[in-house]
Amino acid sequence: MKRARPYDREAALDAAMALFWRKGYHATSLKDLEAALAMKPGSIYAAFRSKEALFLTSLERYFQRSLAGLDARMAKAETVLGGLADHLRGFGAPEAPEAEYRDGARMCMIVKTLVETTEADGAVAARARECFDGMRAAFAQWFRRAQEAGELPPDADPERLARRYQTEISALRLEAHRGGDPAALVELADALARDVQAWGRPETGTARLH
Amino acid sequence: MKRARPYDREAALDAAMALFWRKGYHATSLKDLEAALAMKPGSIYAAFRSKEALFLTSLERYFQRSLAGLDARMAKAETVLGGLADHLRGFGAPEAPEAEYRDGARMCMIVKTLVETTEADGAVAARARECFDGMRAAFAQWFRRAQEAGELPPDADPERLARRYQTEISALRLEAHRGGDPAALVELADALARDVQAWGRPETGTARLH
DNA sequence: GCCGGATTTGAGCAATCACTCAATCGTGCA
DNA sequence: TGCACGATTGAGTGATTGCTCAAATCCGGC
Repeated sequence: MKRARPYDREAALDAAMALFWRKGYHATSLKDLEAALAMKPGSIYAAFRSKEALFLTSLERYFQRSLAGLDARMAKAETVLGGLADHLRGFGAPEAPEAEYRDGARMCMIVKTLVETTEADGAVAARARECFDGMRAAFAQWFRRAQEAGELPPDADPERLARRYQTEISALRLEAHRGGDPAALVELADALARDVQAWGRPETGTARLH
Repeated sequence: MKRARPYDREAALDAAMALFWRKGYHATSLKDLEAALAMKPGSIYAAFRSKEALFLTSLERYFQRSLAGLDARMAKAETVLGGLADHLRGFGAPEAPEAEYRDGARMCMIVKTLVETTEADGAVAARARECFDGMRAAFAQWFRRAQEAGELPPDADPERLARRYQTEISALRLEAHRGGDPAALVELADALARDVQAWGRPETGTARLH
């Protein structure tokens, strides 16, 4: 029988994800990881194969949690569009309710990776793009449901709305990352959220996308 | 009399800026710089003091060129709001007219630095924030002029509009960085640009910010 | 020509990088 | 209790990092 692992794999992955999220792929060294995971280099390599593999696993974890977070938010929404607006607003909130991860963590880890990565980083860059597209696909799905529910005009294009929605979220999270006045951030989030909801009322808005 | 410098400082700085812009601060090594600048380590350090100082100089150069680019665009605009909308649209265009810098260069270098940097990077992170704020201030100035010219309602808040405008540009350039369908990018840029111009006609739009 | 001082050179510095492996440790089964 | 075997260790690998400096090189003035 296999001996139970003396280290907590889930906790280690959480720590790795938080560290990579905060510092980015290139700026995170093995020494940083040793400290954060409380593991010696040999253990890290036995458990996760390589720094790149550990990063990919961490990114995957982040991606899955992002999808799950969206689903959770949508589950308790009264309307699809309202849920998406609220989800967006959440990124402008002064501090995440579970402030599990500190300051560097307001920017989206996927976008951060997408931005700090070139083709030279191979698998990491490729996976970041895939996750980015995956998030967009999830958004598109919800916009499609909004349309089916009659919350969007029949001629609206869910794919285009999803692209724009992802764009706005990225921008808002960049603003959150920058810091500055929390009240101004809430205002910005609110303005963007109201725009999203306005997509459902095209006859009254100039900002519609179709 | 001082002997003329055998190397071209301007050309070297252009090369450094292009390289840092494409690869980012952490991922760019001295060896990369030696190749790009066609200079030996000693010369680089004699001319630019350190990798960090060279990066800061490059970032400064990028910042000044961004400001100059904005001014150039605004100079040939008929209306202030129209000029700002066109400036935004420019980032969605299939390829920059002067494709001086290759693929990695669609994302804003300032934002890239802001995102890949932590407090641990000291001066670099601080300067990136200052440049980011500097760009915002330039936008705010133009929105103030738009208001003075009667293109914006008297109760509009130029600072808030500038924040939002910067937000939209960053997001658009992220989308451009991601790649994908150029036509969709043009569409997105156009949608964002139309929104900017709609800020001047608040009575017809739901997207107004005041 | 040839000299003098600024400029450029590139081998090489200590530190750090991602990573390995022989030795040790700790647990489950006898 | 003691054995066996997989998990864990941490000193150490070669490569690469940002950077230095004594020596070679260059050019304007004599």
